[in-house]
Amino acid sequence: MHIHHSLEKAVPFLLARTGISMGQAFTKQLLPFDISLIEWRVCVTIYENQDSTLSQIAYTCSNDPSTLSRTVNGLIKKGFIKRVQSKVDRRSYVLNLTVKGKQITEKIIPLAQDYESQALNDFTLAEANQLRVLLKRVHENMKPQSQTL
Amino acid sequence: MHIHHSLEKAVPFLLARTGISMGQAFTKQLLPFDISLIEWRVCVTIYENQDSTLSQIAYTCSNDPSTLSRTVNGLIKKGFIKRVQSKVDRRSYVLNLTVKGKQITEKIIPLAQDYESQALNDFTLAEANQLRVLLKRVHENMKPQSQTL
DNA sequence: CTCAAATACTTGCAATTGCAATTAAATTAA
DNA sequence: TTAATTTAATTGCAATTGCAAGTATTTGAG
Repeated sequence: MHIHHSLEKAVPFLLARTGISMGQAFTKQLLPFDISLIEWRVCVTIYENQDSTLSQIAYTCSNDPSTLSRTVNGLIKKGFIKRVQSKVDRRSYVLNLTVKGKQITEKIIPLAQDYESQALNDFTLAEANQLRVLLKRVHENMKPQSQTL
Repeated sequence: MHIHHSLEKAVPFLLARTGISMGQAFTKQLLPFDISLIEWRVCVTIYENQDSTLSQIAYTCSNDPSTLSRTVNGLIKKGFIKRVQSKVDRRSYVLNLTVKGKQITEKIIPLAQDYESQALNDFTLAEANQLRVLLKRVHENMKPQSQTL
């Protein structure tokens, strides 16, 4: 006999697979721009938070710092972002978009918005906002286990 | 100047990072069981859907078939699942848990449930269900772009 | 029936990943 | 002030990943 459990009700599972399929679909949209999904996330994070440091981005995106370190190096090589040692804390580097990086970010933002509309196709505005709030609350609840800024 | 956009409201972003942090946290809980996150997902999928084939699991979990092919091979080597060629379609193999695989799955299910409660810590039952429904709807909306069973 | 197209799965290979260890700087305690 | 601890970032390395190509089987069109 089976003990009671239902995958289709398991939030971690639902979340993971939805995240995966969204990521895969958006990755395809990014193809013509020669920018990967994680690179895009880093760019848009910096776009909205000037002078971000690596660890701040790692926290915002829930990614491993080592992964992001390599991503940032790649973006610098591509000429999308620039890195300057922080005056406040010389262990960190302050990151910002270059003109080129800002241009490409602003080019992709509308795509990302279209893409979200598509994902939330049949959602009312209230439902969409509810989803955002609930996701943020789940993420908050995860904090003690994951990184604490 | 900046064009209008807010990461903190972008559902694909919120979803991705929440999925990542949940995955990372649960991966740690799985450590003592010598089973990876994806292996766990495959086991519980088969637990709830006997005679699953690889492509069905790929669809359910939104994972790449090539990844799952390797995962399944690993689970067979570990003695958690068994594979029998389908009589209906000899390209496919019917997958089921072994006794050992069923035992470990049933051992982990309560952990997964505890873990979910923690993620939904301050949620009312209604809110939790709402989240489930909304996530499923997003996943549905992604279908045309991703795999179609 | 026959042959082209689609599907299920696997495998090679290159790229990405994440853990652990390292370096360097800042913070804290003594 | 000094020494121990914590934090920021990077790098080596092994494991995982996903795309593309390949094989086997089934489906569907003519």
